[in-house]
Amino acid sequence: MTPLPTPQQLRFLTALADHQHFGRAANACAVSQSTLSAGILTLEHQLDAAILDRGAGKRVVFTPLGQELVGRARMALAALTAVAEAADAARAPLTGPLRLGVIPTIGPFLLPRLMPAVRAAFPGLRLYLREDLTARLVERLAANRLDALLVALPCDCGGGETLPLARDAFVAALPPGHPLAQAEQVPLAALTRERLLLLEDGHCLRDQALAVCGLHAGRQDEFAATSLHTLVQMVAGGLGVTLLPQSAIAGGVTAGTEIVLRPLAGAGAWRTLGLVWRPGAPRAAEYRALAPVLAGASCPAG
Amino acid sequence: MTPLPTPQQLRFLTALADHQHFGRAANACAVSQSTLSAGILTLEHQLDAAILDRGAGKRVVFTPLGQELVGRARMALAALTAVAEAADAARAPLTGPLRLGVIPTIGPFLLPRLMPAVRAAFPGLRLYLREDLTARLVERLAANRLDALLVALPCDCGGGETLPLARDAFVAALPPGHPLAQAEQVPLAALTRERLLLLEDGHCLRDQALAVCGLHAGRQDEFAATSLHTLVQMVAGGLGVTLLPQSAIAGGVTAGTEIVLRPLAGAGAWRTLGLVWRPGAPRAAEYRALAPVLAGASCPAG
DNA sequence: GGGGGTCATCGGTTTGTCCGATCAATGTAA
DNA sequence: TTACATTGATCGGACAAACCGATGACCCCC
Repeated sequence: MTPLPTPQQLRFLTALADHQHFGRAANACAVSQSTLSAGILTLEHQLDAAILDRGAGKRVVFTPLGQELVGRARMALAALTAVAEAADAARAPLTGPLRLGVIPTIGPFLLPRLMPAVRAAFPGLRLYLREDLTARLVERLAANRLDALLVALPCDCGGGETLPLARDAFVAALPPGHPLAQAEQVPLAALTRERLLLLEDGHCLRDQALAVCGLHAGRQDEFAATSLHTLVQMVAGGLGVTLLPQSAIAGGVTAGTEIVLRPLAGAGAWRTLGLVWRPGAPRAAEYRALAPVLAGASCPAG
Repeated sequence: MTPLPTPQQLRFLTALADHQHFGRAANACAVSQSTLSAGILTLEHQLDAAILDRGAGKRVVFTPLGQELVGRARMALAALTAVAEAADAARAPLTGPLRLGVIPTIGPFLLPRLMPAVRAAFPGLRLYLREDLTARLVERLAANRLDALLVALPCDCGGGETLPLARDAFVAALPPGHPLAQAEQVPLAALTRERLLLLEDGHCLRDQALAVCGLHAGRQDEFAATSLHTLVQMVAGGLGVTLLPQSAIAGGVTAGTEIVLRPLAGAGAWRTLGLVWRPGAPRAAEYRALAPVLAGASCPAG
């Protein structure tokens, strides 16, 4: 039978795929170029498989089989680190590095309150943050380049395990002097008759706002905002109305503007802040332990 | 950071979990007892985790963390072998060992025709067969103790990837001289008024026959058969009627009896023979290549 | 045609793994 | 209680493998 590849060999392989260059890959693996070259050679020999296309000049070109092996090597290395991580998690819960992805409609407003709370509860935890759209975060989560995500549900989390944290109510944001501002509350139906400003495509807040108003998601805007801050400025400029999450308001997104905020009539509407991770992640128990702290610090109503 | 565990260490760990005994585990790993003992010790030291409960006499007792690490070790080793298997599969498709699970209502009747066809098409393929109920096969497939399953769809394949192979029509099997035998075809509705004999619980054929007749699956039988052969004998003895798959009849399950076979009226009814494997299995492409051969040899109508 | 750059190859050194023998602890039978 | 058998842990020495630095072969660009 074919001998099992060494983890080191798989590291060499993935590094080579990442850098497309023997020297830099070797540097990333903290070995000499000769070692990495020999490692790849022996791997090819042991598996009896052509991983690199060595006919194509001096460039690093992977064969189709090589590409597949790279993917499987990544999986194997992830499974291997999962063993070590499970041990780490059991020994010292909620310590060490944790790579957390946050969506742009949460990050700037909630993190200033979340981080101190997390630091106080788990002083040993080092949160590495990455802000991006949900889809990109989910992609990185699946590729094992993030450990967990802080997103707004419902969303397409690509099979990840999700844990709801807190409700984040939507509030109507109106230009100063807008007719709807005269009432204490704004009915949802009234909003649909206004010119509803939204974030650009890709932001889950856009889809959720549309869903709340009962509009179809495929709608084309003449001018979509790229962030909540610019969206607020457009509303303040009288271009239309919008829905803002309570957490963003608490985070000061409307500070310095004359925007009028009105709660929605009836049962209201909200998004749910949630934590997402890969199913079966070694540190899943830690994420569950982290959730109450996040929920306690994120609940906009206190 | 915690150093990654060696594959050898993980082998030691899983072997120890399998055998619950250092000496036998070491033997299974083809190393000396001292080596395995030292290997487990260094693993515990490197991960800084208590894997074994060494307070409990001389017995091998795993801590809860140890149990989890064993599971993750199995996954990591499987992912590691998957790399090698992917290389094997690309180098020599449909050769080497393949562990195939088959359900009891397919195995005895179809395999005598399937095996020669497979041998002719892929001389290098060595099929290791295991016959069991669908649920147990699915369990073994998930545990990486089987590579693929030959089952009857629809069934609960536990998230496995399925590929339909061929239709296997149901035929009414009646005792000699039964009133329904006078017609050329038997309407399904007529069967529900008869005393319908079935296999015992756990056989998917039982559930499929009930579904075909529009009966509820929870039904209790006074006397359920344990195999198609005994079921046929009971029908021949006049105890009732049943549905038999065409493939089993072609396989000679009714040979030597006076049972009367009649096709079902109308569109008829059938089960679908299908191949199942783990999603993302390294040899998935091979299973797809194997399918036409299986389908060609299994189609009862030729 | 020279020079920089890139990957493969070669000896020498170091590191780590494994084995056999032995020790300590436990459980069992006389 | 004593003697024995079994089991897991420890130790020193031998072997193998991984790694490094230097060098070689090749390509591309100037």
